[in-house]
Amino acid sequence: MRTVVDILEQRIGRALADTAGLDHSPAIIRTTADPKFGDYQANGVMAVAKQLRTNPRKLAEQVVAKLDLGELCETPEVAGPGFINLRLKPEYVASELLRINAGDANRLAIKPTEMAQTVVVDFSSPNIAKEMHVGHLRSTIIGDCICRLLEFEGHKVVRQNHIGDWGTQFGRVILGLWHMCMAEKRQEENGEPLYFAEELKALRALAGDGQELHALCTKIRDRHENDWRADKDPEEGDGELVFGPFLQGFPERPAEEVWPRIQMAYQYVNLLEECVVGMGLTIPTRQAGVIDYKDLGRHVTPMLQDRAKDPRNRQEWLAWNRVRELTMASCYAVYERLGVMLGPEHERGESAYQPMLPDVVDSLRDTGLAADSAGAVCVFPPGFQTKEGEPLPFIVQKSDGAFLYATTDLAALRYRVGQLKADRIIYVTDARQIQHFQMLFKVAEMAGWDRRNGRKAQLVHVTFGSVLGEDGKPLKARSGENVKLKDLLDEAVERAKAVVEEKNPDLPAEKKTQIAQAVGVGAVKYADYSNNRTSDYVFSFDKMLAMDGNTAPYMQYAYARIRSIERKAQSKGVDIASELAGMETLDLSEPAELDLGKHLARYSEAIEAAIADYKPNCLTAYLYELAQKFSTFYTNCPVLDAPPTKRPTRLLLCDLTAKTIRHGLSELLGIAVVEQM
RNA sequence: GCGCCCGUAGCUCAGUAGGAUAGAGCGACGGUUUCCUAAACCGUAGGUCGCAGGUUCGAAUCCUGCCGGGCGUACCA
Repeated sequence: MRTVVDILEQRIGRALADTAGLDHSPAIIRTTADPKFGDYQANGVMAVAKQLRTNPRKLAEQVVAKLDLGELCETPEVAGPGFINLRLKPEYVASELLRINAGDANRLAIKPTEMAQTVVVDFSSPNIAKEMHVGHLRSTIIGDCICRLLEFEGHKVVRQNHIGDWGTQFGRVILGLWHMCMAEKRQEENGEPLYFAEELKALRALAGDGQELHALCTKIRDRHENDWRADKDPEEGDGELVFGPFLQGFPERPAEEVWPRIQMAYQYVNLLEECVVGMGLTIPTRQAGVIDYKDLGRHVTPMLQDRAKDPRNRQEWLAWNRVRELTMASCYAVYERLGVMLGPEHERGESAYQPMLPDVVDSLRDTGLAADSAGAVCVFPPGFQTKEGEPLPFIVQKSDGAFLYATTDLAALRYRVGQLKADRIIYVTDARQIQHFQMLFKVAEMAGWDRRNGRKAQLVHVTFGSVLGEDGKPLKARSGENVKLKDLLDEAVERAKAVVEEKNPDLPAEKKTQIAQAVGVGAVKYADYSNNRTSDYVFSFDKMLAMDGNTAPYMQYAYARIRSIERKAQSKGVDIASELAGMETLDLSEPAELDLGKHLARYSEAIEAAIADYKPNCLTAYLYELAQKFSTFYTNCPVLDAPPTKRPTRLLLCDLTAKTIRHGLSELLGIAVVEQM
């Protein structure tokens, strides 16, 4: 990729260095704040002048005298304390537009990098036994955008969906299945409603009511122990009579029956665990004797994770695998609506690293990096402290022997560098995990796991802020639960549909539906992309679906208007393709034409900026400005009724604007464009 | 306590490898449809860039302190 800025930087930088007698001095090319200063300015002269203790204006004059920007710019002007102002020649802008026009609409005359890397991008990472909620939105779409940008830049991108399917949640999923099993048994035998469904509601309702909550939890615990004892075979151990057969049959059961139940049972387990903290309730276990009821999930996790050593856990593993399948099926439905390019081939969940975990810990021990501390195996990377000012451990194995996300992340990192041959690994997660990743990267460096053949892979944590509700707190549904992504998209599409009905009632129903999909989903994505990734933003359907301002509908509308012109041209017998094909000169004499033309020629700058900091809002800002400039052009410069000498230029501007908007929206942001709205 | 992030117009936000007079949208006020989609365009009003110092030709941007908010801080992810 080579932008005008790069060329100016190079030429002016060299002239500056020569004049000053330095090896190297950056020209510091920036776009001007005000068009009256031209299009670009070079700020580097003043810094060099200071260094040389010389007059900056004089130095700037000397640099300008040396410069030859003949074909690019008008004569540079020295202004203010030592700025060099640069104004692009219309002929240069015209030649750039013709060059873009002559090339592939999917490249828009932007060349791929010559330094292609293998880049692993870790994003989305949904959790097992849950549907995707707003918390997954940003990682999923920002990650997807980063992949699209890097692919466009010419890198080999390896998408990794690091599904949360191992760790303690594994134990909880099985525990959820156990409740489902027992509840179904009671339903069959006594016609009782599924208790976890009833009690889930009750637990939620009782939040804050200590006494009643305690009573309910005690009742649950008592029944739990009874059911567990009743399921005990004196020879084989627990679970052999009822739970075993349940698990065996589980993978065959139809999705629409079990999927909702699993989710509910899993939520039940999670909520119950929270509720019983501090209640002093206990439960007997086969292996560890009597333990606190809240720790049951954590207790069964390492037992089940050990399945390689205990073939009796195979059923649990098969059932869990089925749960994962069901989970991913629901995720793929969401990915498809979002236009996110993730498929089964990108799945590599935490569980995939399970066989490598013991070796991670052993290696760290062998090299002396890890040591036992309070029963857990820990690495103490320098520079991290606990509340008490003690060194903060990066725990790779818990005192009960279970592995946790630190272990998995290290195994994944090692795999990505070693097997996937990553030159760069990008983790797209919310900002709260920043300390974890700082420690992870530090430990990986200490262990040398970030190197392959002596070359260091670049490790990047791309963070983002939270999605907030209108009240400024993290977005939640009325019920207090996380908002499901599916519901969010449904509502956006529904609202978009209402607008289409209002604005364009005569369109065929099928078209309206299609437009509503594109506008609704596009609005949600665009709103996210157009906000600075690092800050929190307030989610508002009204704002994201507004026709004014930096929104998806505004962008899509601009595109649709151009397509409308092109359709109309065709119906008048104008063959756009042939009219544009042989063009050799453009007439950019109208200010709106030149302004739009200049902006079109700068698409690559926006892409470069977006890639440099992994910031999609650089791209949306460019596109918005483009659409605004087009709208100005549109109101001032008739296209189809233009004089014959002007029409080809205007058609070209329309066509390139459409191509650029389509490319940015559809290829890079994964937002659909529409032909009409 | 320590660490990280944030504080910019009434509201929601852009803008940090230091650059000229700090930008949008919403909201407010005013204008533009015999003409390619008015889901649009044009204009006006609105700011001690949290506060106080410092660094320098120049600071929203870098440094220090303070105030206010968010997040994290040993076996969750």
